[in-house]
Amino acid sequence: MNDFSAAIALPAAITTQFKDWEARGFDADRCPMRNILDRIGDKWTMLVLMALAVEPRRFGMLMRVVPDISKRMLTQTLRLLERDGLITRHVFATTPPSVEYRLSPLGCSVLEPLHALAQWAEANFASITFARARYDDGLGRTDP
Amino acid sequence: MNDFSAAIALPAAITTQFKDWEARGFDADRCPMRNILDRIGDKWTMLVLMALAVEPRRFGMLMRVVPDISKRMLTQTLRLLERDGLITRHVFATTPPSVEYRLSPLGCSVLEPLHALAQWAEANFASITFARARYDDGLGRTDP
DNA sequence: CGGCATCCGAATAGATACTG
DNA sequence: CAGTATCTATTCGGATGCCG
Repeated sequence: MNDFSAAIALPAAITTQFKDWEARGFDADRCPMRNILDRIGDKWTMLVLMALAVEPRRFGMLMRVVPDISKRMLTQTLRLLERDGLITRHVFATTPPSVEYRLSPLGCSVLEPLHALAQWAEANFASITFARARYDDGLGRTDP
Repeated sequence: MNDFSAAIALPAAITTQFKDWEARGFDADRCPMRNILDRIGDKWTMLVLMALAVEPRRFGMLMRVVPDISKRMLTQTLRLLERDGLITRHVFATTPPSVEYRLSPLGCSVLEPLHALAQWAEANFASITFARARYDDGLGRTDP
């Protein structure tokens, strides 16, 4: 009844949503949330999406702007995003060939909730860092 | 100028945010977004958070309600969430002992942007599934 | 009941070399 | 330039067993 009181102020939609997933057996193939988290949650996807949000970019440019990514992982990340319809791929028959990637409307639209999440992360990062330091000092066990 | 036009309608805040990360060198330790994605993006965290959003739960109950999770992974997930201050742990000295987990106010607050993301996923899952089927049929290469 | 410690196979991702 | 292919190092996660 203490600090959980904040939870009951949450939209009941969240509870509804969980029960919805539960009813479907949480099957990863059928659960949209697990689907997109599998994609967004990996090491590089978010950075690639953000880089493309700034402007369309070519493969080599993405290599330069996304720090430390390998060609292998960039290719894989782009393929998965293209497969999901979040980005489109445009080949120009120049020599040497150039390939440009850009966000699709769908890819653009996902940036909105992602931006909200980024805002939350920014706003609460200090709290998290503090909690971590506390926990690591052995004082963090909430109820020891 | 075609389907990227939607992107330039996005709040410039996204571009700003990316450049912000860029300026900090994308250091994962200092980038809040990469921090929380590392946590949220793993296999179980989201499901545990959602389960706790419904109501506070004990360890054994979480085992039952989160499908297929092992004790090992549940423990690890709970520890990391506790360390980050998103959940609290409450020990009751009964016999046998019982331990209850509940969302902290911080943990509650993150559910809001996560719910927005879940809503997006729900609303666009059909588009994604369609795009995947198209791609897998070999018709998907956007510009071949 | 609620863990922790250990082991091991599976999945991930980096490095490197080669190609149209 | 924009990839593909292969190999290897690391990480992740499931199974098992033990304990207060």
